[in-house]
Amino acid sequence: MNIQAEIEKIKHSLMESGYKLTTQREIIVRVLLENEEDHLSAEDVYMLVKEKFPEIGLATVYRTLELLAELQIVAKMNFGDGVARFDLRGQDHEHMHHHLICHTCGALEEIKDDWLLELEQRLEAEYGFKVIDHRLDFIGNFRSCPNDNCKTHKGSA
Amino acid sequence: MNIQAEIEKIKHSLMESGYKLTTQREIIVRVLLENEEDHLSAEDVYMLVKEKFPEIGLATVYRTLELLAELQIVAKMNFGDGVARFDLRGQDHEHMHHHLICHTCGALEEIKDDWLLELEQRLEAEYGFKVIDHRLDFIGNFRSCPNDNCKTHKGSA
DNA sequence: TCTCAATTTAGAATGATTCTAAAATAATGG
DNA sequence: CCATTATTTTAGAATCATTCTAAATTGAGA
Repeated sequence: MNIQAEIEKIKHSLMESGYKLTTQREIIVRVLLENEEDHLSAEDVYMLVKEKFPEIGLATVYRTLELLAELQIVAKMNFGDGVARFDLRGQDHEHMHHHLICHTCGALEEIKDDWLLELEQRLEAEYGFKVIDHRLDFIGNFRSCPNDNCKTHKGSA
Repeated sequence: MNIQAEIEKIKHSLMESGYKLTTQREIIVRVLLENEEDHLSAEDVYMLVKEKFPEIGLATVYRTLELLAELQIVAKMNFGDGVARFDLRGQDHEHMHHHLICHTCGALEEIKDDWLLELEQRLEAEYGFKVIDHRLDFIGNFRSCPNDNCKTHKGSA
């Protein structure tokens, strides 16, 4: 599915809830679509948007990301480094990724399976809890960390 | 296992890594032990410690919690409300709790099972990733939310 | 065009966390 | 016991992400 079509869909979601797709919002969404693989912080988004639209204010980026998170168009997440990160939730990977975080250097790898459907059913049955979203992160060490600068194996070599 | 014995054990962990159990650190650890069930923020810990030892500084609380997290005596976690929270990791519930977070009001419930052992074995085999810790939070709605002020069901009644 | 509501802007304010420099404390060696 | 040195703590300043504020801008409809 191409970017234009995605933007159209997001526009509809916004309209449905009584919001407009302003120029600023559209550019922010476009940046998110063009960087679907990353986990951008608000600051990251701000920088990328500024390249296309230098007049944008940081507050607008924050407000827009917050709005998109509320409408569940993006997922807001936290990896413990004090910065919120945002991810588009296309139907492809909606509700479907977990993270491996390197304990030494913080490198992040994403896993595209959803391993939790069964657990979520159990939660609903046993705990009366209806899951909207989840967050599953593993902290540990890669046998070979994707970050070249990671010192995990330097000391013990 | 009683508090005194736990403190003794933590003292040994500190010593092993070349740190001392100072008065301040001991009181912080004691507060954590006495509130094992909660997820205290640094500010919470600070308040509780101040009751017993009013001279303590906030920076010391932060530094000590950071240190304890590094030594894996406490787990540092994030529920997306902008505050880091800290939990003692006694062997009873080490590596073994997940969270249910109310989407409406943020109320938190803890689940004491560990549902992920199997997945962690799979990660090591398939991804070459050795898990040290994990974080599993579900965001959603309780059929009946433990927080009386939660408005989940107010609107739709 | 005029009006109203929604949105954006710059910059100030907030709140959590970290840093800094000086003081206190503890451990070591003479 | 005293001097030396390393560790830790303290108060308060600094930083960084995020949110708020008040004024300006925009756009849709009358």
